[in-house]
Amino acid sequence: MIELDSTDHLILRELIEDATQSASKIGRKLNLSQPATWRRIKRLQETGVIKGQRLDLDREKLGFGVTVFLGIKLATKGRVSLDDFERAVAAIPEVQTVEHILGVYDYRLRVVARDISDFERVLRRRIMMMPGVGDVEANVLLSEERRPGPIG
Amino acid sequence: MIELDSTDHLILRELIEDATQSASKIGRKLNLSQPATWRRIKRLQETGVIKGQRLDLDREKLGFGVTVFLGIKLATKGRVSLDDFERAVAAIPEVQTVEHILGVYDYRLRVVARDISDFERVLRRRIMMMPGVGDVEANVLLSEERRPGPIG
DNA sequence: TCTGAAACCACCATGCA
DNA sequence: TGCATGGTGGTTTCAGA
Repeated sequence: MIELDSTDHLILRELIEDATQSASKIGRKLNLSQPATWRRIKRLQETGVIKGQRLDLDREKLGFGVTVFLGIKLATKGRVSLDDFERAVAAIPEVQTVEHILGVYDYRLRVVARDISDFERVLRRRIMMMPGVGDVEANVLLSEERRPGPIG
Repeated sequence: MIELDSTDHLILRELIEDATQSASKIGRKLNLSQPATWRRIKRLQETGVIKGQRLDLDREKLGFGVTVFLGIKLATKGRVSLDDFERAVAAIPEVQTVEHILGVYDYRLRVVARDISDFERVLRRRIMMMPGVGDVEANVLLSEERRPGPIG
């Protein structure tokens, strides 16, 4: 865990709001010089607090209108079957996120498809063919809201 | 749905890999001039294919080591209860993502907390106090892998 | 190709242990 | 003194027309 002062927190809040802002723009808001702001941002990156920036794509405009969350319980789960499952899932391009979880299910997958029939294809030919897949729960995404979340 | 050519796809792939790359750097990789690359990126933004850039934070380094996914089924779900629920959830800072879904559950929440006992506080004082909450399913995040996903 | 702005570096000043 | 931080000024690189 890394200790950050209130200035770092303010900078993070600004960047969470809009990650494309320049150091000078943020500096103006916080009454800090551009290099001072820039050095803090750089330090946040070097210490790994900021891991990077991710593109926020509109998959619908790319023709992928369907997003489904799958909860997957493995039928057999020794160490090998986890590795096997993860290797298999890595080969499915429609899988956008793989979350290894503890609870009712073993994995949560975020799957994108062009439409429902395309999703059926992915489910039948890809997901269900993976080694060790037991129970599968599906939820179709209707809408999504991301919020900044706590930072300190 | 927006039609993109193969060059746009290559640019998107580069930006998905690393969204901080400059237009000139991507242009060098694709044998394109800096302005040509820049215009294409700009067009992708203006058409809304690229919605923006999101900071990728390491919440663990910020002292939030626990991430839990909650599946929530509403006990009563007329139009009012959906609105009530969404208003209530918006007031909980620990909730990072709100997904309205169709299937076994009505909502999926991504909740971050400092540790398990902090999560218990959020669950008892915040989540369970929301209006209309029925069944709740919890899964603790162990590890997560994000993949580029299909773009065309 | 061209211009203003941003990133980035070197160097010095200040405040505090 | 030593360390952490901020400021100034200058060069390189980029965004944007």
